[in-house]
Amino acid sequence: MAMADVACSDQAGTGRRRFSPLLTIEQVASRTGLTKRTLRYYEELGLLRPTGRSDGNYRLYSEDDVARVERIKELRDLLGFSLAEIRAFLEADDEREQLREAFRQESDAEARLAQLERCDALIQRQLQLIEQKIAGLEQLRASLQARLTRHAQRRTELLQQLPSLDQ
Amino acid sequence: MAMADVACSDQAGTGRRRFSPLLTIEQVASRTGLTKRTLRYYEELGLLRPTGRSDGNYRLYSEDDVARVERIKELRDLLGFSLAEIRAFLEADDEREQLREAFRQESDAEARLAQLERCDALIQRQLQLIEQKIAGLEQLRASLQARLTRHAQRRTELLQQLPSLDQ
DNA sequence: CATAAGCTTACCGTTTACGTCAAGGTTAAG
DNA sequence: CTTAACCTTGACGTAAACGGTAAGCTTATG
Repeated sequence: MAMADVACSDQAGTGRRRFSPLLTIEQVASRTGLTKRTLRYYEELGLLRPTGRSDGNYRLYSEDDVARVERIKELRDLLGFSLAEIRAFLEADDEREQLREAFRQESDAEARLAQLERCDALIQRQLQLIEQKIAGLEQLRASLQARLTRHAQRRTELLQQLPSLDQ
Repeated sequence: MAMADVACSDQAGTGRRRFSPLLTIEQVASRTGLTKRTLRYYEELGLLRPTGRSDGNYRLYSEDDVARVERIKELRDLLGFSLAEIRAFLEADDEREQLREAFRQESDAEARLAQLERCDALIQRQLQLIEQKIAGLEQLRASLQARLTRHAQRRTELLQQLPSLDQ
């Protein structure tokens, strides 16, 4: 066995984690359910950039990184996005993050408003995509549910036709 | 130019189409937006079986076939299903169709009820898949909308800080 | 009936999204 | 300090989902 704990290992249960202990690729893999290969691949595509590296050049992931991985999984599995699309989606996120940063440094109220506008525009684009998907799915669901209710109707008709149901 | 109209071409606009004119692969391709290659590929995978063939062994598609193609597109684009998953999904549809057929021929009310049960079970499985996807998407949407409302709040704060807005 | 436009099967090429070694450096434990 | 267990970067392999091309048959028109 090797590689016990990489950074400041917080005794389990103390609840305090001022700066969370960075994770190895193996740990991230087991927590996210992805393989190590996949994590490296996502990095290669620019979807993910682990927070740091160890002295020996090992990848080190923060909790934020893990959250990003989860986000990627969501986009991939829920939306069926290609990794290229996810990349674009996440880049919008990143730009929002940069805007947030600029926002905090900006003192001029008008400038801050403009930044909010830009940020909202990015969010709206993402929302549109999602709502489109939802609408399609709801339509599909409706058609299936309609079938179920038709069957329910049929069923009551048939039950009335049945002579009796003793036993 | 060649291949004008394959079957009984209905004068446009009469509205009557007792049995619709079968379509060539080219026509199906242009109507569905898929390529001919893709249509053949889907057939190869067992997703699609054109209603018939011409004397010269040309594929002939019915309107039902076109509807099936649209269904496949929906499942692929909306649900992000793999073609293998779509195949399973459609097989459930097909089994339902067979059950419908059996249902019409069955006279015993009890037997018909049992068939309805089986059919409903198939539908429920499909519904579960869809609702799972919808739930995930709605959560994603909610988080984005929350951001928008936070921004709206911020915006009103900033507007109050602005001294004036003449011009 | 010749001929161009369309269709057929068959086969090879490509992109995406990884899996799978291979060769070699790193780290914790004995 | 050796060694087993991880890690690193290549490099090659592969399944899915088509794209493209070739060789040959079909069909509507001049």
